[in-house]
Amino acid sequence: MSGGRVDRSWDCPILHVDMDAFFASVALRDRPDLQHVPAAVGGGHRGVVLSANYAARAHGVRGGMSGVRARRLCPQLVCVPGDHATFSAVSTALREIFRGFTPQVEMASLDEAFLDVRGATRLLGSPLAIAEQIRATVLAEQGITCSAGVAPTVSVAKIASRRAKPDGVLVVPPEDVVDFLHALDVGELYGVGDATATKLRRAGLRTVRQLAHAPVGELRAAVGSGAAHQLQVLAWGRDRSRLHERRGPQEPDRSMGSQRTFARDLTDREEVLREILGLATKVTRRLRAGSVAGRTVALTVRYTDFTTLTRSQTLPEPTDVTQEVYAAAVALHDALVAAAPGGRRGRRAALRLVGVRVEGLVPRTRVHRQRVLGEREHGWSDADRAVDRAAGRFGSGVVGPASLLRLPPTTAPTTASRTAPTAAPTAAPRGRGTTPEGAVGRAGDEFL
DNA sequence: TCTGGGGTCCTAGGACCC
DNA sequence: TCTGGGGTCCTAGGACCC
Repeated sequence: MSGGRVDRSWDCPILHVDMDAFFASVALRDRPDLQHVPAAVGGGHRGVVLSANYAARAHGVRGGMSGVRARRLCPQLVCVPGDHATFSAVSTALREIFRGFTPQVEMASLDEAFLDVRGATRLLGSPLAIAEQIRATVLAEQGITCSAGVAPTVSVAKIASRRAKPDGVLVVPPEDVVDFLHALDVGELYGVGDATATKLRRAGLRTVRQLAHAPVGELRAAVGSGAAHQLQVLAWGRDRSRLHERRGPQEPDRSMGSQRTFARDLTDREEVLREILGLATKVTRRLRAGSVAGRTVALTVRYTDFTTLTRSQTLPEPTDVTQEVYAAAVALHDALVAAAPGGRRGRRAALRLVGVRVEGLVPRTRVHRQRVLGEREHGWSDADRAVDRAAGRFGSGVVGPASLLRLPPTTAPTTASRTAPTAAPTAAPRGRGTTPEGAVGRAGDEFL
């Protein structure tokens, strides 16, 4: 299963390259003092650890873990803020490194990619040799280590790189795929999370070998027919070898959204609406920056008891207008409150989280707004763009909807006035990258 | 173990139309 | 007028990934 096997057996070698503890590695790159100290990115009051270095992992700290629990496991843990702009820049550089080896690159996230190296073996050597060259280049140019998996299919390559971590390579030649997979726990399959793994174990299927040989009817009863078919494909290593020519610059994201968990749960409608306006502002600003618009507005709320509900509404036409997204989100919010028996009194009424998402995105050039009779020549759309320009020049903390001003409670604006997307200087401009009062978001995130 | 934020994809039911 | 089937859109929720 290791070493450079004879390449003749490879129909189409897929490499999966995955950075080791990406966010932590990048954030700690310039902090040699923290190299061998348990350290993590993120982990605020109600936040979670984004990524932990291996010294912290030795204490059991993992990405996705609450900061409270991480510090309980490792009291000396050092938490540092992350900077999304830096992560993106490194990600772009990584993609260029990969493209230097093959044009067939599918970025799976910021820090990992699948590479089809079929055409590169003649020039660069075996898949293993190529993987080692890529790892050396990443280390030399970006100062971070990565791991690689080499296999005939996407999901097997993914599993292989995970098992090669940290700083290693694992090659699974075609003739070894079935043995390699069948020795695994079902939970290790790519695409099998906690929910599916639990269902499988309840059906008596613990290993991939058992899953592979399970009667189809039994499997369908456990997970449904669609998932049953997909699982057996994975269990025999017969998933795809073709890479998706992933979204190019011209193909937009399918949705954009933003959500916020509050430092304390909110009960006041005015406060909730202010949060919704902040989220709508943030999301539509990103829509406009990406030159896309969307037709469906979705609102997510999470109550104190963790009950999470989503409601969505599809508009007649795609929009990137802050006011329209805000209005739709408020309507969804109010419908939700009205629909709840007793108006959701009691503990459930307190909100822990609110999220706004715009779905069904299309390029803005494809949106032809039909001017409604009597619509003003220069409407909300122009106001949004004026705000965007000001934010671009002076920083996003400088301008925003008037209602996002922090005013003394006695002078708080009415609902009607607070919805106006007027560009107004904030009373106390927030510095870039600071976390606003009451926010939980990762340090380095901008509020708007 | 008291549980973030950003996404994608799939399923399933109901409405509506042909 | 009743019935059936198929296709598409919308909505809600779940699962998964990083």
